[in-house]
Amino acid sequence: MPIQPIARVQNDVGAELRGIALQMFAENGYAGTSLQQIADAAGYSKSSVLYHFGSKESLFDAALRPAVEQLSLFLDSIVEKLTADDRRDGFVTEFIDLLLEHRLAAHIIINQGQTLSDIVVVDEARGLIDRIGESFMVGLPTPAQRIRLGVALAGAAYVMVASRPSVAEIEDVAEVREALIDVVTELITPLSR
Amino acid sequence: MPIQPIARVQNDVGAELRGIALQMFAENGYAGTSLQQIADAAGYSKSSVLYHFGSKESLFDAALRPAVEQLSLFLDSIVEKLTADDRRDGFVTEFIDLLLEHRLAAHIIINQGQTLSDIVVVDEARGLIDRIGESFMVGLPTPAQRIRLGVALAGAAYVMVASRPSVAEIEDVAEVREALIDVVTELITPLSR
DNA sequence: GCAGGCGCTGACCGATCGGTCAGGATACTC
DNA sequence: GAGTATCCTGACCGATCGGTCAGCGCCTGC
Repeated sequence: MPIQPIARVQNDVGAELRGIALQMFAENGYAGTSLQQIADAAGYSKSSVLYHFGSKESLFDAALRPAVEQLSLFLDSIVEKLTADDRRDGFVTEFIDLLLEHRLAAHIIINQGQTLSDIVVVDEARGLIDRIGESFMVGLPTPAQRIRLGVALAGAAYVMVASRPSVAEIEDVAEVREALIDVVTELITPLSR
Repeated sequence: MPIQPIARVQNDVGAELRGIALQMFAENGYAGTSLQQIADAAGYSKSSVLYHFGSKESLFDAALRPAVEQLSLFLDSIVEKLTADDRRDGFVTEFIDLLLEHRLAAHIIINQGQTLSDIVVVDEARGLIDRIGESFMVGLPTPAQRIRLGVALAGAAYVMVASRPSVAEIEDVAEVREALIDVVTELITPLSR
């Protein structure tokens, strides 16, 4: 067995707790999920959970962090490409794939976002989402156009998220993915300058 | 002053509590809103709230009941008209107006629905929504078509609901209303038989 | 005057919340 | 073997949760 330099098991437990917590937060909400429930589901004691993550909010932050990180990268790529190119085709695919990859995190931020506005990671995520919206909104002066964009993005996000999070897999991910890309592209395309 | 036959003040207090509770449930979530907070906001004691509504869930039920009632009527009108007429134009307007009238209730059901699936009134509402979806879905065999419908309805609902519920009024309700009707109609029309 | 119902309240209940703390168990270093 | 750091735990804390209950003041009917 190869050498494990430092902190092997710790990362495993941390990742395990993050995953379980993410799923339970998505299913029952942040306020509706207690540390005791998370600990029971993971097979640890509540104290042990608080040993790895100093507080409930810290665990919540750690669970959502990867999604927010990637959302930030997505925002950067948008800004970069929108200045060099006036077409928006590629962004739709990236957006849908981002949602697909972080379904649970998206579910939490979308459904509990404004309830948890005092939590740091949620505020960050909502700020990023706002900036993404603004990036797309550039050149869309009329409310009608903005609402069209809103329906496209929010509709796609909500459709993906609406299925109960306990049902892990959508019937046919590839099919859903393509259908979403199609309809969102159709809604967004006429908005190009 | 005209005669008030029975229970005048009681209805006022009940309606007042329902309204305050509806707003607070929408803002902070069901689990995130305590009876004490509702009582404080209404200027009563927690005991008094529990006097009018026997339990927290009972108050929640009473707050959401009117919206669910009207949603049920909407479902009936859909079924009735869809069998007599093959056009879907009028339903979009009715749907948007229903959302506009019960914004807070829609916000709660949409954002906290699957979290509160064990509460009666929420289950009722979600059942109605499912049946409305099925009514529209008739004749839409492919997942692509269903997703298109889902994006339209969910997108419209979420856009209307996405603004923080504390911000009571949208900038221009009429404008938003027309824009939503337009885009939803556009998405739904090609789905007609 | 008085009996009784109604609206409302504070005191109180057990349960659960997030979080602290001292210490047990294991394993690695010297 | 002694010392030490890591992982984990049960006991415990104050606060808050939803809910119960006896009793308050007040109005009404008799």
